[in-house]
Amino acid sequence: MPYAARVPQEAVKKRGRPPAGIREAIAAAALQLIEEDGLGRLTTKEVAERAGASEASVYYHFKDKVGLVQAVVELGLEPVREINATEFGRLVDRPLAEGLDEISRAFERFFTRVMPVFAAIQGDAELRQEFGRRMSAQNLGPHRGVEAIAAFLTAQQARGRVRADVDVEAVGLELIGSCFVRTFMSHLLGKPELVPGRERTARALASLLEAHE
Amino acid sequence: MPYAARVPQEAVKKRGRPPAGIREAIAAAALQLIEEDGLGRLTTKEVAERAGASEASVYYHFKDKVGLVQAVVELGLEPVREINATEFGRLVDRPLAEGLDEISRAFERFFTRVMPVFAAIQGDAELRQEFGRRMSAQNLGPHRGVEAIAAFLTAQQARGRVRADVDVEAVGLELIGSCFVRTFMSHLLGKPELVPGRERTARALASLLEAHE
DNA sequence: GTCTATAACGCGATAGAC
DNA sequence: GTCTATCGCGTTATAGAC
Repeated sequence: MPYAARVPQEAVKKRGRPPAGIREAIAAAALQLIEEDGLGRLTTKEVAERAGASEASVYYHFKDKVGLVQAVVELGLEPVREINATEFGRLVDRPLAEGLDEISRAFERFFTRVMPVFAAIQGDAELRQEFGRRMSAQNLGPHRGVEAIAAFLTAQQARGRVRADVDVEAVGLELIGSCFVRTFMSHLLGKPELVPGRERTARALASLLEAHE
Repeated sequence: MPYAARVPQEAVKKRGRPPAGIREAIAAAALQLIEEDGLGRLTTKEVAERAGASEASVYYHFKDKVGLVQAVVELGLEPVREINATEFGRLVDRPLAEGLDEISRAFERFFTRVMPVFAAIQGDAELRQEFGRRMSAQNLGPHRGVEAIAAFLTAQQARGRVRADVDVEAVGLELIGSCFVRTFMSHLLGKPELVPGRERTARALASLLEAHE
């Protein structure tokens, strides 16, 4: 159960519950419930219950249900900023296949966390539009991942470990895509093994990219 | 507006509407609405209205709302069988980059059609489980696409147009993944241009795969 | 098989005390 | 800022005529 921050967990002294942190507890509870049951089943009532708060508090902190879901989306999207901050630079001295494997691992982790939120968004047209606007405004999206991988590959090219004529963005897109599909299969079918694994894919790609002879 | 079979469209003689075909009209209307507004906004009332039928008919043909959605999912999944039936064999004599581009085009089309249904499924945990079971039982999933591409590449290897040491499944996964991400970006952000296009990706991949020197 | 009418329910949202 | 209590409404689902 990913980053489902401390929900209720026996309150402390004072008035029943830590006065601060309720907002966070509510958002976390909502995220949990979306992951478990899907956005379609989400009710403010159940959110409040799991957060150990009242329904009215939900509406106090988040204007309405849409506001709540948007906040949750924001929360679930934190890993995006993480991965954008991550530098793959530290990997440039490792063998190419290992570097690609590490990068893939990061993206798989990312997609695993973010998948339920994406799914939730897709389930509501209005939410999807709003979400798309925000992503655009902040210049977030898969293309950032593509850029990160491209930068890594360019560095490798400079060291003569990757053929100079490789289209690094295109390869970045392909690598990210393979991670996406693998995560998707795990999430939906629970059978990632039907598709080439992360390490194998990294090796295959490395051998295509390496300067030969 | 994809395969949104004839919804109402001025009925014919007889009793207001063709007595048969109402079931289909209802399912088609539901699919349309899911594509437009998301599962979260789907109401039986609106379905009935768009199908030109009464709400009671919805419940007559499909036991309840879940039954309706399941039927719609089934309907939206037809393209899966299509693409599994598709042979890429006819492409083996075209230049490699062109072949890969054609294949990519097919997958993009496919993902575009199927994306809303996936989204709907993800929005409801119960539905997701049921769906996963059916996919498994029928051996459907992205791995079938991977296999199809792998078969194409193997044929190209036999003709000496693709390096013999290439891991064709891994490459298949990467190509499918790139299509998936591109479709996803179009659908969510409406900005596919932020990421390498289909043709460019196909060219890049082809140049990696081709027997060099 | 299809309709109209309506029942029953649960949901999002608010009022007002504390 | 959080609670309890409640309202209004839209939704799913059904009854019963045709």
